[in-house]
Amino acid sequence: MTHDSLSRRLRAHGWRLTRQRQAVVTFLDETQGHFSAEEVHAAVQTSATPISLATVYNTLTALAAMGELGEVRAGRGPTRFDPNVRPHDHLVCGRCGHLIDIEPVLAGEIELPAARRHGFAVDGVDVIVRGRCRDCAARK
Amino acid sequence: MTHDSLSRRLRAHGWRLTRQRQAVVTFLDETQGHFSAEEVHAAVQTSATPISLATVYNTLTALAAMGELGEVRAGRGPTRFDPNVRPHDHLVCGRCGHLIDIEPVLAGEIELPAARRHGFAVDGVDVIVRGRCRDCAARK
DNA sequence: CTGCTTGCAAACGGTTTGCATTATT
DNA sequence: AATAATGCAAACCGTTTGCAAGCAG
Repeated sequence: MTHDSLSRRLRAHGWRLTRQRQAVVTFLDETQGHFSAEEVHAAVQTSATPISLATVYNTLTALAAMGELGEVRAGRGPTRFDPNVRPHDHLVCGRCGHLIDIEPVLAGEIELPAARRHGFAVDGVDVIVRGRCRDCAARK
Repeated sequence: MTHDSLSRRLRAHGWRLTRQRQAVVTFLDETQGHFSAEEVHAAVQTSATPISLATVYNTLTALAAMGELGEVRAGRGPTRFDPNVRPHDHLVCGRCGHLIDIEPVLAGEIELPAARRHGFAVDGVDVIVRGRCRDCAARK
C-alpha cells in the first residue's frame, strides 16, 4: 500500500497520522502471517521508530475494532493479529501453537435458524480446526 | 458424566481419589452451564470442602486432558469449563461474555480435504458464533 | 493552541509454579 | 511407609490503565 492510501485510511477513521501508527500499519501491510503484539513491537522497534508496547496494543486493538485486522485467540498464548481480512478459517497446532490460514470451512455464510439463535444478533462465525502440525505430528 | 463413571476413570488413570477431586467432580455432575476455575472454586468451597484454587486448576485441567470436560476460550475473560462433552458449538456475546451451547453448526464431522490440511493431523473443529445476546442487543 | 496520542511504569486478571505439608494407597 | 496431591504464596504472562509530557491538526 502506498503512503497516500495509508494516510487516507487512517484519516478516514478520524486518526491522527503519527509515526508510530504509520510504522505499525506499514509493517502489517508488508508482511504476511500472524503476530502477537510483542512480535509487532519487536519488528517495528528495529525499524528505527520509537514505539512503546502500549501504543502497539492501542493501534492493533483499534485496527481490529475497525475491521482492518483480524484477531485470533486460539489455545494458550497471546492473541495473534491477522492482516488477512478476507474470510478464512484457521488451523492451529495444539502443541507448538503454529497457526495457518485455510479456506473457509463453511460454504457461504451460515444462516443460523432463529430457533437456534437464542435471541442472539449474530455477527459472524469463527472456525478453528485443532490438530498437530506436520512437524509436531511427526515428533509423536 | 456421572460421578461413578468419573471416579472409575480417575482411578483408571492412576489417580488418587481425594476429597477435593470428588468435590469438583460432584459439582460438575450436579450442575449445567459453563464455569471459570474461580467459579468452580467458589462453588466447591462453600460445600464445606477445603480446596485451593491451584487444586481446582489441577483437577479441571486433568479432566479436560482426559476428555471428560470441555474447555472454552472465547473472547476476553477466563477459560470456561463445559461439563457438556457431547458434540456441540457455542454462541458467545461479545459484550457481556454470555455463553451458551448450541446444536452443532457443522453437519457431521468435517473431512478437511488433504489439500487444505497443510499436513496437520486434525483432532477436531471448534465453532464459535459471535454476536450479541438478547439483553445486550436490546441495550444497543 | 487544542487535545489526541504517546511512553512509562505500575496495576491487573488469569494461570502456573516451587516447595513444604498432608493424606491416599 | 511410600509417594501422590494439596495449600500457600510468589512468580508469571499478556494486557490494560493512569497520568505527565509530546506532537499532530
